[in-house]
Amino acid sequence: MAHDNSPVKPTEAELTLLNVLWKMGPATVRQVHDVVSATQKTGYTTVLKILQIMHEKTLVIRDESNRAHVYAAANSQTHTQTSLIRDLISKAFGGSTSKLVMRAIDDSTSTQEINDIRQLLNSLEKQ
Amino acid sequence: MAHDNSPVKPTEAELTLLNVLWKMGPATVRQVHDVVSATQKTGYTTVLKILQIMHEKTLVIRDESNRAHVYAAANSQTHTQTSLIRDLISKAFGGSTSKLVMRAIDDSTSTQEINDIRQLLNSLEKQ
DNA sequence: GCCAAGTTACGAATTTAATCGTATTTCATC
DNA sequence: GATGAAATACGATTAAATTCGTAACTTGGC
Repeated sequence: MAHDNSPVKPTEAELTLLNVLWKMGPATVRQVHDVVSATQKTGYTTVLKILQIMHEKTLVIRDESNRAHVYAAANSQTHTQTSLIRDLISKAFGGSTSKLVMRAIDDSTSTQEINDIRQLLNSLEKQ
Repeated sequence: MAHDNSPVKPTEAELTLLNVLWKMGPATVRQVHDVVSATQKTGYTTVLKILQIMHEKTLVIRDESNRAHVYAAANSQTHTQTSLIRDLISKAFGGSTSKLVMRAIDDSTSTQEINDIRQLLNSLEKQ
């Protein structure tokens, strides 16, 4: 429910790396690259460079006490997700959260997802 | 519930113009520019150029039968919204719609929005 | 202390988005 | 059919994102 101003919106490549960091926790460039390169062919120095840029933008923090710097996401996944949703809501849904939720639900096809959402709503109702 | 492949993702500037076209219906460059420039300072030829690019990408269609071409969104607002949500879900929510919905609800602050969502869910339950 | 392997730093190239100035075209009106 | 206002077309510029090659640096093991 809190309302931070989320300062920076990560780019697509940056978001890919953030996803790795959220999953693995603090990691070196090599560790991040190993994970990323399993899916896409991306050079080591590309990952390095993007992490350096993210550091300048303070999207990540880094520990330089060892030779191989250790990077970690500066903001929580939840915080970033919220920021991205807000951005989308304002730009494509006229600022209406309920319209976005409606569209998301309309589009969900998996019964598992539908059940998850139903439970979510049930727990919301019990308040 | 349908599952199209939404081919092209509009950029931010493009989405701004699409929002105008969805609201006004088919419109000339001048009409679009008048609306846009009320909010932001954007040159006429900038709007023209972006609409031309969107035409190449087939994000808009245009009627050239009059001197001033008339542009219209090629895809419905709903279709585009769905496409954008899917994109966000896959890139920032690990493919989970329910996680996105949860995050959106968690973040909604307006009681009006919350009531709208509640009603949405109620109508979903009655099936 | 030297060296090779591994790491960071740096800089350049490429692509895409966004912007707008200028040139060209169109057409209603005279 | 000339002309000027308004439209489109075109090209150039700027900025950001992405990529990666190469140089420089660090350090554990010899």
